[in-house]
Amino acid sequence: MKMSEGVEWGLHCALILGNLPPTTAMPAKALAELHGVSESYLLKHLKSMTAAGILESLPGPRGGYRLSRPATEVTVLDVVDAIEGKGPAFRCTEIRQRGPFPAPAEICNRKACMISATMLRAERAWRDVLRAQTIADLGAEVVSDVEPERLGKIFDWVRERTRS
Amino acid sequence: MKMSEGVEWGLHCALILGNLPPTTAMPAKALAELHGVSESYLLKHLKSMTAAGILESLPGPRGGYRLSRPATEVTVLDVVDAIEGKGPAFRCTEIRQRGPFPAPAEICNRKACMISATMLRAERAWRDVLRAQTIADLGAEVVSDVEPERLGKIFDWVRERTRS
DNA sequence: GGAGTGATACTCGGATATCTGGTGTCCGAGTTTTCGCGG
DNA sequence: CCGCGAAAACTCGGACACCAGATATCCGAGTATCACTCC
Repeated sequence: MKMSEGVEWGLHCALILGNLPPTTAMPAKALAELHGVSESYLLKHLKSMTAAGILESLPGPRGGYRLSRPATEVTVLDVVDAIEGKGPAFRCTEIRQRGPFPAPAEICNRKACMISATMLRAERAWRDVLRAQTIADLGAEVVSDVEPERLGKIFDWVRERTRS
Repeated sequence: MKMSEGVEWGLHCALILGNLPPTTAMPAKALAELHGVSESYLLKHLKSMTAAGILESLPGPRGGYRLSRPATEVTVLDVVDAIEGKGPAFRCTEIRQRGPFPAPAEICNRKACMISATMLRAERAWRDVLRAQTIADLGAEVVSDVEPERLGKIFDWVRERTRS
């Protein structure tokens, strides 16, 4: 079970975009350069986040990406779902309906397999943790962590590449 | 993020093996037939579980697999880890050390990236749920769920293929 | 000088290769049983 | 009838193809800007 590397990229980008003044945007080229990753590939993930309603994209010069709602209303789970897809990691293939003693389909429709229920319960706990943390929370923690001097340089660099 | 289908197979097999009398074993051929899956491929996962110390394998005729310890001491997490591998789903690639303003390596070694910390916290919650449930628990729930008549047939079928 | 118009530069979006890891299968090593033979 | 030994049958273990999804890239569509021309 491996999570896409794009999730990390998407979260870092969301953090940057969450610290931008409202109604301003930042192009993917700048985001890619700031994080040292491929612009073409990052674009793919930003597109997914846009499709999920987390980001807004503005075409043309002075265009770019921005959060579609305040950072306090975007959770880490939103970003993960946007990039990884919403489906659960564990997919019950209904093994109990196979083999020489298959379980009747109507019973299976009525009550889920206990194995599936356990796995889904675990995933719900996982999702709850991610849903409890917003991009704003995470951004604040990161900001308080990074050395002030470096933080200033980053902010300046970002400001220069911010378009309204 | 997709979990290997083998986890489902492994859990079902563990449930069956957990209901066997101690010191008896069941061959992979029977386990595969009972669940309606490929024996060759199931063997691969049983091997992983054996390597992880969950199962014991006995070669030769009258051989097969059995739990290496009581079902009350095998957790669902043990099975998942055995088949999926122990590594976390989210791997921090230390993006903060890249780009034009890289974070100093010594700081990164001292304190983990906040994004990584959040993802790992979520995974810990996930693992806690899976660790809290043993194969014995799960087996009892499944047994109480399945229709008594079908359960009896399965037990008989399994008993016939159980070797000591 | 100002408005209109065309070219330009820059942005995102989608279609297209490549590659790693999960999926699936096969053959070989090892052990127990079984059968046959000799005493 | 009993003991010994070789062959066979059955088990797991590891090596080898195959395929889906993630990774990575490029080219095209669309838009705001800019320069130039004309009024």
